Amino acid sequence: MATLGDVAARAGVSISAVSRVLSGAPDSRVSAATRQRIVDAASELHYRPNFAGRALKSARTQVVGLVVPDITNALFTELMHGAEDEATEHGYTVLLGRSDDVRPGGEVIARLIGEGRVDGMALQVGDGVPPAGLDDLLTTQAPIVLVNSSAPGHSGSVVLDDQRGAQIATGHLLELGHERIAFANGLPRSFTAKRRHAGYKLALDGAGIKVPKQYETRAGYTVDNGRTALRRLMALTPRPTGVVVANVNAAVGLLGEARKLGIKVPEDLSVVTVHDSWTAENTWPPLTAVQMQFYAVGRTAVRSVIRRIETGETSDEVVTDPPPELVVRESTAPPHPRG
Amino acid sequence: MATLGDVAARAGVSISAVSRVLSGAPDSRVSAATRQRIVDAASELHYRPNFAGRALKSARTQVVGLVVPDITNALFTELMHGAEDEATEHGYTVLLGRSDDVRPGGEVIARLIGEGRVDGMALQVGDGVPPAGLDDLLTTQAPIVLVNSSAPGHSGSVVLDDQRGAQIATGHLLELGHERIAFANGLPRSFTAKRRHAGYKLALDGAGIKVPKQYETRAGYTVDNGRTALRRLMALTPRPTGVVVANVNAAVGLLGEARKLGIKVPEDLSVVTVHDSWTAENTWPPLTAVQMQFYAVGRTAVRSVIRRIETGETSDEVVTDPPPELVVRESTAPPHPRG
DNA sequence: TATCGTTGCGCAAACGATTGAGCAAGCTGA
DNA sequence: TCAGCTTGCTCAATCGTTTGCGCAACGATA
Repeated sequence: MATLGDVAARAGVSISAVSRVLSGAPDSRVSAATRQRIVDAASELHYRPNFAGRALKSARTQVVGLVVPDITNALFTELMHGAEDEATEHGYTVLLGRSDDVRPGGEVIARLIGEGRVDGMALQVGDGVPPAGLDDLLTTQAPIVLVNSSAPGHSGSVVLDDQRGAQIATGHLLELGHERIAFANGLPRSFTAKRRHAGYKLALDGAGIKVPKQYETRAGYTVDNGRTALRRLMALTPRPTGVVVANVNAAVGLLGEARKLGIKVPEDLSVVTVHDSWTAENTWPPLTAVQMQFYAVGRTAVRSVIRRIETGETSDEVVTDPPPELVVRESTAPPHPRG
Repeated sequence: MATLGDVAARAGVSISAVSRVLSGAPDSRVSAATRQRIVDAASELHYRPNFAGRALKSARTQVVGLVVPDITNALFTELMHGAEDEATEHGYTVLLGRSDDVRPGGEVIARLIGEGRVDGMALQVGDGVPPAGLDDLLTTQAPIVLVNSSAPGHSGSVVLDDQRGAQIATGHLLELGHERIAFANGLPRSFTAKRRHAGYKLALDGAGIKVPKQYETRAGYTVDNGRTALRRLMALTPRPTGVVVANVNAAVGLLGEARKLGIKVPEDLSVVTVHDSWTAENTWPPLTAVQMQFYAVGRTAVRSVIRRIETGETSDEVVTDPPPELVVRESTAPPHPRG
């Protein structure tokens, strides 16, 4: 590839003149004619600034890392889009990682930051709980913003309004007339599970409804976890007439298990899930869901990382605008009037 | 972060000695004692080689770009895992991109290569057809390997054994006794669609079966395309008793539309899909599928890119080992004996 | 006419790592 | 005893950019 030197030679000027013109320095003090020759030469040679040279000199890569638990999870598509849009607007690039890689103890993250491959990171770890090995990293001055997760002593985070989401989902079942409302939640240690639990509780308390403790399962967020949750709930007496599932993947599994057990949705059991995605539209019946604002979270997270990089400021934010929105499909109905 | 200079100072040696020891040069000619002092100093200072410095000097980043049409598509998880495993074994890192970004004309790819952010790329474009703007890039000497796609005049590609996959799927329906077998294929211009068509045709011809031309739809690979395909097929007389769907997402849509139209699967219509993924297990009924070897494709593609980078050799490969494998679930059955 | 401020550039020193060449000390063999 | 080899390091150039400083040339001012 052409270098600054090549362009300089072709335009008959010095390297510094070329650098100043092409990097758009404001006080470049170059005559219009020279400027034009430089620009022409650069485009004739298809000049592109070398990433390594620039990064080495400026100690900035203009790259932010984004690590999510599972990039193939439809939930994170929007998050990534939001992150990329925000990054692009600020002249940054997003480097995508999977947090599978993170498990062993943040080694990959330490590398990305330590080797100077990224200027900062937005990090969403599985189940919202950073693995132990990440502690020292998070307490460093490294510009890391946690997404939908938290760590003791770490400042810098962006989270969904989980509580409100779960509250809306629960409220939907209440409005339909359900009283025996179960909650298929994530693992007890999960940060988001705690917040969603609070929303569920708040809605029930607001309606003056009490349910048995066993109505809340904490099996986790995977498809299989959803199957487990349904089996546990259906073993109870009386059975719940409706269930709020804290995650769409678990809801898909729960729905599959219901069919296997011969439980009709929504006639025997109403199902509403927190999170919407294309999979929710394509189950049978299509899932009623509370759409969470992943796009906004992605944008906010990257904005926060960049602010941290450039000004050093940190912040902890809850994305409440736009608010979570209920999408009614066919998996919910009034409770069956059998007694 | 600590630099080589810092480590050198602490160990009381020169920068070059440190570099040679830490980068594991074979003929470093350093005494055991000095070597130990250097290693200790490096670990005490948490030294990590600066990415930019190394890349600048060596003109190598040890990064390969991997661009796929839709990173949230479950089909590509395995591909990415394969790519990352292979890369890691060779001391490379994978930089993930979406080819949404590619559409405007390969601008992102040109940047990644031109700015020296990656040493080479594995590129799978949507529908297997590289957009026009990519042409000049592909005809350059740039180490780009196409995945499940092809471009005129470009050498360097790795593809699935699409033909065999479609042939196996069709063969499964034939063995069940179906004769009126339809094929819901991808868009006509799609590279993979052509190959899958060939497999379908081969199986039918082998069994000496002829079907109307309309039995093959070419709506595309999305969920909605699957819905469209089913509507078209069910408008035909006589209706097919079985359908091979060329893509799992389309199969999910097709299944949803069948339910909407009151068509029972597998009683009225057997459905088998090429590609397996977690979504195929969680539809109702669970989808019979031909599992394609995406993991192997990922590995092979990255191996090919690295070989291209390091030796300049190019190759065009079809991944046939392990072969595509039929996973029988509940969406296929013998044709209904109604005459 | 000497002085000064501005305009329009070029020079050269970094940034951190790699690597060929060089050089002193110690050992070997004749 | 000394040439010649090996061992164990150091020196310094280099990759492509950025950027503070310097320095001519020129017009304006005193």
